[in-house]
Amino acid sequence: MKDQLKKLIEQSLLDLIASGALPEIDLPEIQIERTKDKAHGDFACNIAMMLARTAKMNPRQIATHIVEVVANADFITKVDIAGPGFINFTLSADSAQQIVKDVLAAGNQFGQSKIGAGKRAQVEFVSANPTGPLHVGHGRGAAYGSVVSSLLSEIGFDVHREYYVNDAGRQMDILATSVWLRYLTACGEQFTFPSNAYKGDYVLDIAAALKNDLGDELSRASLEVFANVPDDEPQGGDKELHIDALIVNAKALLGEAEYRNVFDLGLNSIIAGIKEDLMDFGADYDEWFSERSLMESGDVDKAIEQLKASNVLYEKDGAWWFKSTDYGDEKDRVVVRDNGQTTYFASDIAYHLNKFNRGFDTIIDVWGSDHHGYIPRVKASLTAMGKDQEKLKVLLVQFAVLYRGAEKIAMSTRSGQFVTLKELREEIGKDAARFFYVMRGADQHMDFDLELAKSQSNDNPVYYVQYAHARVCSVFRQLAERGLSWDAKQGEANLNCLTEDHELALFTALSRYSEIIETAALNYTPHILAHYLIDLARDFHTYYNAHHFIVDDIELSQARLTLISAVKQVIENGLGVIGVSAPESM
RNA sequence: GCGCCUGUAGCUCAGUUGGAUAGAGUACCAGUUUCCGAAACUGGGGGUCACAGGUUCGAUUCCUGUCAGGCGCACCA
Repeated sequence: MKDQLKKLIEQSLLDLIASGALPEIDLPEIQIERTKDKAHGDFACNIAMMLARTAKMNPRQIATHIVEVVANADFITKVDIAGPGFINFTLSADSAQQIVKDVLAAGNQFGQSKIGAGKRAQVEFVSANPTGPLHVGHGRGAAYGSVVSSLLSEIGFDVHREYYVNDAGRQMDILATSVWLRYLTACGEQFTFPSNAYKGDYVLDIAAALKNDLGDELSRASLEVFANVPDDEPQGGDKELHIDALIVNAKALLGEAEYRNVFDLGLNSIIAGIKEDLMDFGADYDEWFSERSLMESGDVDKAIEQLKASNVLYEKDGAWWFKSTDYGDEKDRVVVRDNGQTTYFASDIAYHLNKFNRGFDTIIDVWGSDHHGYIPRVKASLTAMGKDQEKLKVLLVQFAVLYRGAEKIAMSTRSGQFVTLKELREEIGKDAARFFYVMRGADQHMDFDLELAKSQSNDNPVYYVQYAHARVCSVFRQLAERGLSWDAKQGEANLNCLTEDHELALFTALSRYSEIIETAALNYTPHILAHYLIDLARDFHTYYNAHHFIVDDIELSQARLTLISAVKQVIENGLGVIGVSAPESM
């Protein structure tokens, strides 16, 4: 509809210039927007004001000319000029009703478009280190990433959802060592558990499984384990040096193969849990991409060689540095440490190179906002390797600060104090949790009060939207109970019976849906879809309270049933994109 | 100190990319059910859009500065 209006105005302007009513000027992009106030009609255009300056004419005068030419278009009943020079359009009844037929004809495909047809997008999200279960902090990224993916899919993109598994590096060594030390305790060894090791109960579970499988086979005397290990922090030492020395001893005492077994047991068990949590939370993936595979396949080394060949690496203090300052970063970054190990950044360079080489048109990284300082160096590396860094969109998700009542909950994976995603889902449900997360803009800091979400779960907006859907279903159940039925064809033929303000408002609301999907997808802003659904539900509830649908006037009744059927369809589609169920009764 | 994000009703947040009289929810107050589900609806009060300048027909929106909060500034991941 916007496009039709745009073309109409464009043509009228060309006509006016040709006839000399307007001077020869360049035409700007014509903007059509929906009116905030229905007293202003359905759509408004500000073109007269935009042209006022270049045409050196009064905006209202320009508008008058445009209106004269445009007024006789068949899908418009009224055009008028308002305020400083807005041109307001009111749609004809036929053209407003059409949306109901469109919704029902398209069914669960309504809202889809082909904007992204033929294009491939990759969305990487969550990608939490597999050192422990997902907690509520990851929930926002999971909800956001999965809805962004669905939105892109709705507008025609071929979407590839991916989780980057950081299964290499020091943090994972700490986890493996934590598991082993708990196992040693289970075998009867006595020592103080390191302050910097992972202390969560899940580590105990993994250690218990290890003990169950292998008995005391991997047990070593604590004197050996702690040989030449410097004091831990509580004893006046350095917690980092303490844990690093323990890792070295663990590898030496167990040997490479056994150490790897312990490592993999911890890794696999945690990844399995993460996969399960995400699936239960409605975040599905096409691929789990392993960092270790990138190192073992030599891709990391190849990426480093490529950078060396491009002359953007240099050696200093025994390490290899990437000259990211040449590409706008604050400082240069190490890719190979003086001990010969590649850094996480090196893996990430190789990973992004791999993504680009897979031929995606758009590559999206959903990161926690604490990683924002990381963006310049990743983009720098891509530019240095001759890639178009504009293809990479890094979407930052701000933290959700957890409260229990007025009390802020401090969370730390290391200390084992956190509310897991699973607990959240069990407490308030997947639907409420997802909707709640997605309702706020991603760049908005968010207060998540667990008690509020739990105690007021009936007031949660998600129920408001779901209830609208259930209410429509209930009307149709009632219809059947009365021995009546809905005839869609008859309803569609009588849509012009629908002249109440509430009905006209619903026509408008329904017709906004496709625009909302498009805008939300292109701007990566799922929250506008959530808000739209609340608005649509409100329009429906208001209508419900003001009018009856099952009435004696059979034509009117069929028309109303047809309208609410379309509302039901759109709510179902919208909730589906967000990953929330649309129950038939609640 | 530097960089990124944020600042809108008592509280939680929208604000269609610069438009018309800044909106919802919640909380508070007053109402609505012999009638398709009251998890709903109707009405009411509540604002220096953090502050100060600038850009223009027009600024909550864009620019600059100040103040306040969050996050980040590793040879960790």
